[in-house]
Amino acid sequence: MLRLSKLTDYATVILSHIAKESGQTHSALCVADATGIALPTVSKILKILVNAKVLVSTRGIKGGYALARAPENISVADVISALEGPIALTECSISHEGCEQASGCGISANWGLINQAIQHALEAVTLADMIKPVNVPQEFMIPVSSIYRPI
Amino acid sequence: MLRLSKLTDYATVILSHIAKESGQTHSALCVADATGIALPTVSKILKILVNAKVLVSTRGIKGGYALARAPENISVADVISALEGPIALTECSISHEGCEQASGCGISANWGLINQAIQHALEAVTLADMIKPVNVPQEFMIPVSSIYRPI
DNA sequence: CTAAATAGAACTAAAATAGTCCACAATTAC
DNA sequence: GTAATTGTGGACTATTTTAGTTCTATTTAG
Repeated sequence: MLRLSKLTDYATVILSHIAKESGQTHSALCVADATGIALPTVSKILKILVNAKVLVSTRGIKGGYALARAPENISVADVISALEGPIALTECSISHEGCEQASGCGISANWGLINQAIQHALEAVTLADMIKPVNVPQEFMIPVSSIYRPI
Repeated sequence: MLRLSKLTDYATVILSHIAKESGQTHSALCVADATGIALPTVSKILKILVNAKVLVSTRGIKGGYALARAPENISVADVISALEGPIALTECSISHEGCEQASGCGISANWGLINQAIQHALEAVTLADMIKPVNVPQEFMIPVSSIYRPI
């Protein structure tokens, strides 16, 4: 399947938990308890999310983690790219080196466009959406034509 | 990155090559030569694509592989799901067993919707599009609202 | 100073992926 | 009918990626 790593999956669960009480700071231990994910794993993910500026942390005895901005401003794309790097389906969308297929590499440009379509889809969904019960803006349209033009 | 396996990447290259001369049958060897991908790998991918009914094969001395239908009717989604199984970003979109996160799994329904949006995006692009130089129908719109409703 | 918390890096183990190989089946040419 | 060519299916191995753990520093409240 078009797979997201388990860590990314956990990250969305963790962020959802934090987003539900956006004001507070949450310690790694407290998040681990609430989500049922093992503490070292939670800790690792939280660190990554801080580096990606999705979370902010405070050290010290009353420290913990909190969202870096409002849930409406954190997209699923932000979370995915924090954990998995740039959103691109194929290697050659990122770097072209060594891609010397004898024929047929007008393809890469097309992949680029597909990637952009998907990226826009993922940017359109925010943490705020994720914590809402399923229920959606009527006009959640992705105008692919606007991005589907030569790079 | 939101990654597609290398085999899937190869598959699009291989299919593009075959699509460029849709009438003929192509032997595995001939495809390997044309694409620069190692023969055993090409062979493996071709077999998978036959099982997925994207290609048809004929055996014997004049045998080889050909598209099962017109390039316009083979979508990128077909190719991806042939090689990677159902298009879903997270485990729990496919099966729910064992997903007992203490809190916060109203998330899975939302993932389901995101998956569908992406699937539709990938279904909208065909092999025929891939072999064209970048150049696109003006109204390649994905009306996500039509699918973004409770399952 | 001490306790509780994050930061960062290194390491190990497990799982998925890529790639190869082989014995078999089908078809065609001669 | 036999041999040559091509696909079929499965098993296997090596490599790479991912997941998960552990350890040592650093920060800060009390």
